[in-house]
Amino acid sequence: MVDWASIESKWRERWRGTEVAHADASREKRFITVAYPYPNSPQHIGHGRTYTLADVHARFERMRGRNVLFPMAFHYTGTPILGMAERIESGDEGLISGLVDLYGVPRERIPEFADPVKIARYFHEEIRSGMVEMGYSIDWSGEFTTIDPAYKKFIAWQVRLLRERGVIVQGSHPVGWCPRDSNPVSQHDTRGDVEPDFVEYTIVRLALEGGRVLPAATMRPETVYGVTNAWVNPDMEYARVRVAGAEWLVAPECISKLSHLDAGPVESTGTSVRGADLVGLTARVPGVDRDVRVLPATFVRADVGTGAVMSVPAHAPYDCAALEDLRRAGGEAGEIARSIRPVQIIQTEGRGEDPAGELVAAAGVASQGDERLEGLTKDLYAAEYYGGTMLPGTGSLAGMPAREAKEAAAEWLAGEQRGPPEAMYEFSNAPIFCRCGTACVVHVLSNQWFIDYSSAEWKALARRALGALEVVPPEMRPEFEHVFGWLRERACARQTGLGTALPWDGGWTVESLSDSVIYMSYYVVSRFVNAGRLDPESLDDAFFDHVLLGRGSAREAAASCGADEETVAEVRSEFEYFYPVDSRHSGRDLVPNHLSFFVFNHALVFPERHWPRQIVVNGSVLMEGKKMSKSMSNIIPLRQAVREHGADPIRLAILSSAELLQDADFKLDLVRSSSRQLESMISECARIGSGGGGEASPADEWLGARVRETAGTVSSLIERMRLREAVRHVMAGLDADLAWHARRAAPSGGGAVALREAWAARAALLSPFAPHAADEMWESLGMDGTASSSAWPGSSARGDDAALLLSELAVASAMSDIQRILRSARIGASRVTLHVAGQAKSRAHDVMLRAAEGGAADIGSMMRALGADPGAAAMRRDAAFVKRTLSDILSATPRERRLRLEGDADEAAAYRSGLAPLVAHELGAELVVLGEGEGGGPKAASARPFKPAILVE
RNA sequence: GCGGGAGUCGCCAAGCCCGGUCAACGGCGCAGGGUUUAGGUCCCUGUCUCUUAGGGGUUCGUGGGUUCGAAUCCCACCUUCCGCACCA
Repeated sequence: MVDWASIESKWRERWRGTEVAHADASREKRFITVAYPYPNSPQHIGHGRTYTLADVHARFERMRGRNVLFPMAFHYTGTPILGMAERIESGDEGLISGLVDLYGVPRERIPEFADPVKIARYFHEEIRSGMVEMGYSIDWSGEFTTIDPAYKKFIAWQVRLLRERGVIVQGSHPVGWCPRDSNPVSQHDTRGDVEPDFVEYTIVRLALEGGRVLPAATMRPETVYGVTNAWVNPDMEYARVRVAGAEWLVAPECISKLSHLDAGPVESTGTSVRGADLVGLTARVPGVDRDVRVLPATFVRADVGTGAVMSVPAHAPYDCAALEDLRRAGGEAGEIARSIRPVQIIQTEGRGEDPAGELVAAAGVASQGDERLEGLTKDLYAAEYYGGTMLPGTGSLAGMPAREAKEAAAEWLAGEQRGPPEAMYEFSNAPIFCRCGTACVVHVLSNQWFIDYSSAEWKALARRALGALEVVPPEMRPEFEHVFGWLRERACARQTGLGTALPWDGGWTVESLSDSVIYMSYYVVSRFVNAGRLDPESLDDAFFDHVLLGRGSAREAAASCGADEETVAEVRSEFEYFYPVDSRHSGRDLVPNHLSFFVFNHALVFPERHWPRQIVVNGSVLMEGKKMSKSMSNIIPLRQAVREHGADPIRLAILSSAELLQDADFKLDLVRSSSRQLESMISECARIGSGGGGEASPADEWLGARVRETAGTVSSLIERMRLREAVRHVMAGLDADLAWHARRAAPSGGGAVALREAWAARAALLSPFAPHAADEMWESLGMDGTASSSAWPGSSARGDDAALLLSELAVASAMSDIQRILRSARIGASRVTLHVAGQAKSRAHDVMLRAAEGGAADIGSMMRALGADPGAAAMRRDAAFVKRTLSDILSATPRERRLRLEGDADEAAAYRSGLAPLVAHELGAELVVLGEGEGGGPKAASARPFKPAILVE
């Protein structure tokens, strides 16, 4: 067993400091960043994936000679940590035992976790240690947190700049709200950790005779043209309240909801009215200007909406059923109901003129109390919302798809009704309770700050930035384009949580997805702050304007912020050197938010030459086939995994379990087998050591060529972040080559020099993926320095590489054919005779190969190509040969075809020098290599190029 | 509904972008053999089907199409996973 812990710590010591990068005009730079972590828990395998990918990228670029800046920071901004602190303070045993038992937090430290910053610091250190232990080659000199004073200055500068550019706007916005605390609630504030989710109802003010208003709340404002009557519950009391300058009749439960809409005071104006007393009144539908009657319905609920409902019997099953109930019951209301006909206003494929009526009839609904009405309503709503079109007679809505009409109708009604409240909200997952026990309501904040991502010019700019960068893998680009299309206003500040105060409105804190959009530019600054060369307190807008945007002079900026001029100039030049971001790595869950905001904000803030160059998106990680659950049950903390299995085995397991975009299934089996593979590679290198000598055999030359070829393949795979495949080439691919080389070297012995060179190259190729093991191998081989600081193995082929590789393919293929014959014929052999195809056949093969590469691969084209070549024309007569040779060519790999075109291999010579010893050694048989016409064997004529005729005796 | 991913020989899972070594990498399972006191580990062989001198047939969600040739490209459909926000 390899002792990973001691190997890893040994190499970490040796590497210390080598990852720090500074501006160096003589070298090409690469700025590689990963989304910084949120320190509210230790990192697990899933987090490890993104960071490992980025680290491989950074290590690879470094070995290729690039000056790589790969920094890290910690995102303290946000509310979850605050929520945790509050729960700790209130003694939440569930959370505490989770922290202690699953996350391994020492119990004596729990009390200090009542302070959210202490929580963040704790997990910050935890995560940082894990990153170091995983061998990530992070440059820590620019490390910061998002609540550092200097970072806050940076964010203040950023939001002021965004406001100057006109993208920060104020508006109203509904949130879950605790009336007792007068504070917004989100998931971690609620009992049972429920995320408040709500739906919007449009208020339609039905004007009763005498000036009173009966407001109906509806989720389908587009159906207002189909209203035939209004519903009230006859058994309910309706409160009289003054709202927006008129007297409204609403359910008592509605009063508090109205008062949270930020639409002025809601005052009681007298005693309540019984629903039954409203029946029969005439109400005017706003906008449509149609008079309808108020009718009684028992399905109307006091706790939903306003307590009054508009009736659209053509499109609402409840309304349809309630009218039918009235008709049957008779009386005055029944008379009115009988006179009502459904008004169809939406046409939907596959539905008739009375969609609700048809559904109700088909289901055999007996009354408005039927429970199936709920389901029917949902079905019809979904069908019409997604597939319906507004019919003529619906004013400006006519012809619109229903889903568009919904928004348009809400807007139009708001205009008709002049002034708020226009909409009200209900929790869709009610009831929701605050942790203090109070029932929550939906509250409208009218002074909410937004970043307005909806602006057309900004979108155009962002699309240009997206078009100019590389998305890896390319399949993700359409998803970005789609997101860019629907991005709208986004709340950019909250009233609680850690972070930076809005400079112009101190009650608000910049929200976490808004203070993380251009922070990569701040890494350059933070290194100067950490080094004590900049005073965090004195950093001001003039400073950031200069160093990040090049505005003004270093002298002016220095004067303004009190730093010395050279320092400011140096920050500016470091920034100019390292920006733009060459590669941004993150999980795909950040595509619709962070990564999109990252592009938008860069496009707006920075000049085009500083726009990001590449985004790399990876899928998530499953544990043994299952999704990692937030309940922490199957989450393995990364540090624990490193302690138990070693960093490199985990790195390999993460990398080789899936290609970039797919969900990686993390299996301990894979970790263990990776560990074994690395162990055997290390011990093989130890066995080879630094010694060796002797002449290089053809097999040795071949091995060198194979290593060069592999290096080229691996490079191009890493460039496309196809790391799984790259790892396979380094591990399995070279394994097979080394095994073949061992077979070939067995008869003659030797090969030690070539072997050592091949293993050294292999160690270097492995280094980005498994850096500790690679350096251990490198050292065993007696190489200078470290694999991780060595130059990436050369991949350019030497002159005769193609011929070497091709000859060896021929040898291997003939050997495998011979063995196959022996196996299937169940015979032994004392002599194997090979007949190698003659000159005319070779010529014909080349002609056909070129023709096939040119795209014409049918027999007819082959015949024509052969006819056009004097040296090969004669072979046309041998139709069987042409047919078989064509299928040989077509079934060859692209690589092999390329080698056949490029390489000038002497088949017969390859068999004599390479195959004969192998046949003698492994089969104990003599190999005779003859020309096609020699020896007159029965099979000789069937020889084809790279497919010799074989006779076993 | 929209956007994206995925459906492969018992299971997991490569290949698909760049159509032809694809009956289709690899692992698990299963069968046989070796190592071993035994078990485990480890090694070898086999694992759609018919053959038995390096071979043929039928397969890669379903149905069409393009092509000399399709798991791979195009179209339609079915199934399934993820996202559609103000949360990091």
